[in-house]
Amino acid sequence: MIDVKLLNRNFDEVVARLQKKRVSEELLSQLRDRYLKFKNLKSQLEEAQAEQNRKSKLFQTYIREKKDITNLKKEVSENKKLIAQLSEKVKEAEKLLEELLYSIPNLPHQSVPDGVDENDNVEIAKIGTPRQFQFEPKPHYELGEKLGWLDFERGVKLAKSRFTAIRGMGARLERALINYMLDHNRKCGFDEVSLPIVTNAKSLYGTGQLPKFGEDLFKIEGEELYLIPTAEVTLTNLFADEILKSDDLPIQLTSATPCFRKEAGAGGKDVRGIIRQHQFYKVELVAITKPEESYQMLDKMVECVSSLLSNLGLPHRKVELCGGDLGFSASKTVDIEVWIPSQNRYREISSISNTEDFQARRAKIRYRDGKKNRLVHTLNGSSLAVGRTLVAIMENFQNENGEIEIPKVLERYL
RNA sequence: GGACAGAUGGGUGAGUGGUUGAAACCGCACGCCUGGAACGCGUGUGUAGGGCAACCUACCGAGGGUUCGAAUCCCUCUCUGUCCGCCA
Repeated sequence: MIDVKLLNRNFDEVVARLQKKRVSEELLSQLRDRYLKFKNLKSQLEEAQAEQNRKSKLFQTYIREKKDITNLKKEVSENKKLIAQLSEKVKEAEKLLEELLYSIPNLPHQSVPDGVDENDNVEIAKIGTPRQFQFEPKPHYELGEKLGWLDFERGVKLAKSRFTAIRGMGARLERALINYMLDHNRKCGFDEVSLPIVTNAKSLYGTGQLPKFGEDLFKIEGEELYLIPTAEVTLTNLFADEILKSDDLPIQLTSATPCFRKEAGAGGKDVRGIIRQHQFYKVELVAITKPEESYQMLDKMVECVSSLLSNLGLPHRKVELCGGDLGFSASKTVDIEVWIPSQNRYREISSISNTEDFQARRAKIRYRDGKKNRLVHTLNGSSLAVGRTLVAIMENFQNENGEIEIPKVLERYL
């Protein structure tokens, strides 16, 4: 979450910065009011508590000196009522404050370009050149069905739409990709971990999926548990409520997991093929750094992902997201988009974000900097969305007969 | 799933109603000692919020209760450990 003290002190600055994310001044003004109200009530409560403590201590001496305590008792029980009333009010005020605070997105970094949606994103680099086809390239779903790699009907039979059965060489290729990606990420300095793929509400609050985006999560019936929408949640929350040692930073982790998303509101988008599924494998990168090192880490992560695509021989580009397209928790995001021949355009295959201290504040991830405890910065990025990588390989490396050439780097994984 | 035990600061661990936010030890930081280090000695060292200085408030798994006052008593829940059962 954002720093409410910063909002209180530098209101205009925060308003200006959050304008990029189209957060209204009214909302922020309301937030500030709630904060001030909470603060005010809280100090009233604390004053009453201090009074209570002072009086309570008198009992000992009164009793020792055999003084009458009936009056004192009366005073104290009066004050007790006041405390009860005030703490109710404080609780209420705090709840109102937190409700709002938890739903305000992160401040974008100063360098984030202005803009409304993805059309305003800024291309920063193009790597590789899209191949010139001597024939009409087929979409992956046609290739996949013909090859027996993608069985859409049977996937739907097992679950519902947007679930797919991947078979034969398709399944083997998926597994090879995961292994290749993990090995690559390890060379970039990211330690492999294996974590639960279900997680609790607290963790989802920590990384910002809750409270605002609950409708996109699969919840397990009868449990306070959800299927993870991304390993970012578990990887980052691994250190929730901890104070890390300065020497332990940066922490760099990678993990391959299935991800589950309801894709609420994506109705009609990418209905054919496996670009947008309810379940997909993703290899994730997460880094936890000191504040002054986080942007260096962002660059490093972008390079790690870009080189992965280059090694696979896939043309791609780096795009800097504009304010309007920036995610809830992100301060700055670089998307990596891969060339999809059948659509004749680049599509997102990775999204790498620095959330600065936004998630750290929510999840209470700190480190000891000399004598002080400071919030860390957290970063996350896909490396890569496996299903979409499979799509890219199929489409980019297809021949006229509908066969797929396997990238050389994957050979030893098959 | 059944039975029992437990949950205290970075760690081990004391503490059964009142100057205990918490002994002791370890760790850590700083200083002294040393040519340098180890050892030794000394000082400091929980988190969060408010004043942003003195200081005040809350927190001893979570929530509620008893009491003028609770880490300490009562209730509920969660988690952990051990044994039994079941099982990949």
